[in-house]
Amino acid sequence: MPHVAKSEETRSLIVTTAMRLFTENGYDRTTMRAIAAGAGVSVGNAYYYFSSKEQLIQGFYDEIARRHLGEARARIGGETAFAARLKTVLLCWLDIAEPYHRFGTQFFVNAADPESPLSPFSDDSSAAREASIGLMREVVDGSDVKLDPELREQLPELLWLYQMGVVLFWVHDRSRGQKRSRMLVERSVPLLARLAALSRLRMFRPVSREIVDLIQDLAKKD
Amino acid sequence: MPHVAKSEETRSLIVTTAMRLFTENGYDRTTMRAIAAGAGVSVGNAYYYFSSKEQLIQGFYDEIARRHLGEARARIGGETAFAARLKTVLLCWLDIAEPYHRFGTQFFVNAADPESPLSPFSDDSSAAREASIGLMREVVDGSDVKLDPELREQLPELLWLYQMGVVLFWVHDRSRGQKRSRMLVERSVPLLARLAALSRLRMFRPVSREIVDLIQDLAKKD
DNA sequence: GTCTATAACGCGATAGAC
DNA sequence: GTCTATCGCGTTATAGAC
Repeated sequence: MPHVAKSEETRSLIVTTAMRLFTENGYDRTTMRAIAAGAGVSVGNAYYYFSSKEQLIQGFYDEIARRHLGEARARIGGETAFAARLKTVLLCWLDIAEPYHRFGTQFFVNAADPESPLSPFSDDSSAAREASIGLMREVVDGSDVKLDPELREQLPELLWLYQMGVVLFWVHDRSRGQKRSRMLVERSVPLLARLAALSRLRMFRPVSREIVDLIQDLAKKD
Repeated sequence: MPHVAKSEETRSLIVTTAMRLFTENGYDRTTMRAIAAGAGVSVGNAYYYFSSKEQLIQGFYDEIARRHLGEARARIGGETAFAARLKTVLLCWLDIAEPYHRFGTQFFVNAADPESPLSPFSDDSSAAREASIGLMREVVDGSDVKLDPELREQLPELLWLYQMGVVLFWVHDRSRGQKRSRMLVERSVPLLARLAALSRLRMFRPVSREIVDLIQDLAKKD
């Protein structure tokens, strides 16, 4: 199929060029005209492949997510402590995303739009979201943590939400090398682990059950 | 000062017109040309008063915040229970913001941009932020809740952050009348109140202290 | 110095020919 | 699938009125 191959090549060329220019000059200062020119195609052609400038960002997300999944899995290999596994996964994300922080913020702002397909909560993002939640499930299942079974089942999704919170903080983080985001992870993960462990104490069952129930009810589609 | 009065009148006319058109047609579909025409001024004039289209949103925020402060204070008047006071304040915000939910999301998306002066964390927003935190302080101080003193001092700011979380949820809330957001408030407030009360138990001191310390450290400006 | 109006620029996006 | 031409809108430059 030389036909398909050609078009895939063009598509890939456009997205590669876009990411390079975004990295060099920032999102706003990179025009569609410049992307098209850099890729050696016309503006109309670029729009044939990508319905909007925003759409070009999706490739960027996918790339970061893909590398995070691989790298994080490699790093948590031998570890069995829950807190250590979780911390490793989150710090790994910060490591991978760091080079893109400058212009990455622009991207995640677009993602905050609930209408946008780029939103992490959108249907279009469900594949990536499921993959990330799957990684969190590995964090839990590969650890020796003891948990209230009901909490255990819900925990991967909760941890993904927590990760979204870390990303939100990271976007607003102006410290050098985003060291504040690192501090957030280093210190909030042990707290979370302690709270999760407390969920087994009898006196906390009602509280932890209500938290789990609430989140389940909030997630219902109706 | 007829001079100042005139200009204030023009400014107010522009922002009122903008808010009306935003409500009627949405943010994106309302052009600066339409706003200027609707207010009976030139486009250049609109830009004399507001440096950008985004800037017009600030008036919108201020209006919602102003009404929320007044209305919430009136509603919590007789109440002394901490959870009830907090719940009232948050539900009051949902009541006031409801008519604007459709296009309000667009606004809060802009606010998610850390670079934007509209961000609730920005210097430009500090006055509004302080006022909101002040309201939360009244929620705490006017209640009979017993708290670890260190937590008590930090709590208003934490509650403001919690409110920002509720707003974030609200923006993504597609349920009728945003009833999911209401459920979130109805059920998470009692949980929060229980957790806050637990902070007085000896065995939780370390955890609650670490939470307070962490937030303080994260908020440091360096 | 305070305020207003017109024209034009730049960029995201689209229409329509080939 | 690809191009050229063009539109619509946020924004700015500029020139002047009170």
